[in-house]
Amino acid sequence: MIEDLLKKASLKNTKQRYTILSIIESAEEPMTAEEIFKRLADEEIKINLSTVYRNLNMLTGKNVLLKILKGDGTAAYEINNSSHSHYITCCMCNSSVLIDDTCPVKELSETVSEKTGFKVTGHSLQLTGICSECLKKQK
Amino acid sequence: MIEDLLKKASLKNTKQRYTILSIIESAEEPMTAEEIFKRLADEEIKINLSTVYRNLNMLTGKNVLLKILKGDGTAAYEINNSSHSHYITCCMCNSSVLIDDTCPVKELSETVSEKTGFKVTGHSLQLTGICSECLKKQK
DNA sequence: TTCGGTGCAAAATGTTTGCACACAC
DNA sequence: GTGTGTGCAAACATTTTGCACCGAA
Repeated sequence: MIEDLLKKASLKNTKQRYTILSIIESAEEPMTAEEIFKRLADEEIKINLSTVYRNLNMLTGKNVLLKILKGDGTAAYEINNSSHSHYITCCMCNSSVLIDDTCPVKELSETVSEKTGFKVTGHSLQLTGICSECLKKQK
Repeated sequence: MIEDLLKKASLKNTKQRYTILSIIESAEEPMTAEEIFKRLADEEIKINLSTVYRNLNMLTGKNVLLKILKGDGTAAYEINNSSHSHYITCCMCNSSVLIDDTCPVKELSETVSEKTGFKVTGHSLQLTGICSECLKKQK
């Protein structure tokens, strides 16, 4: 429940924040600020873009959301439930596809932690390539 | 040799391009456009920032460079030789430490290629954490 | 000589911030 | 009522682009 997420993060439950979270939750893929904003516009809900950004940052800081950097450097967000995923992005059309495999970084994190003395708090793994559509066009 | 890299990519060998590549090659860590630009300034070489960006894009497109997205969404670049490394960065003091392990993404790339139809051209793996020094201070 | 490369200035993009007002608790 | 959250406009950082000139092949 979204209410619980907010309570756990000790953030007030405002219309705007709730709506933003529910859009992210119902999406199958991580969403960018702009995508969320457009979706809001489609549903004729007016929430300022700054508010979207502020909430995304806030919620990421409280670990409610996970920030994912896409191939073009823009940020997308998804609910931070422990089972997260990685994506491959096409460097020609910027489309993203889910890598539906278990996260391969988990074990690496432990090794690194031992070797370097770091407490590992997060990671970013991102593949870049050319999707099958763009491969066709290239020929 | 840088000349060979350029020839293979069928790009002209200009002073600017050569210099940019040599800076990236001699750096131990991936460099951002701004960092390259500053390094140039330090050496009193004047290359326009647009030129830096244009070359980084061009060289990435030709797979001479690998584009790496940092935690803040800015892009850094390194030479795309098969034997590359990954780093863990401390989110408090920004120090970086080499993960001296074989790159764990190689096998993943093949799996992904089969499953998604993408031609995998590169990847970025970056760990974030808190270094031992900062862990001490935190207590 | 030709076409790709460069410098410059200006724009586009994505994101953050200051301030006054509004609303959840 | 208090402090957090919001809208608005403006600033900011990074990156891209149009155009005229330049220089490597």
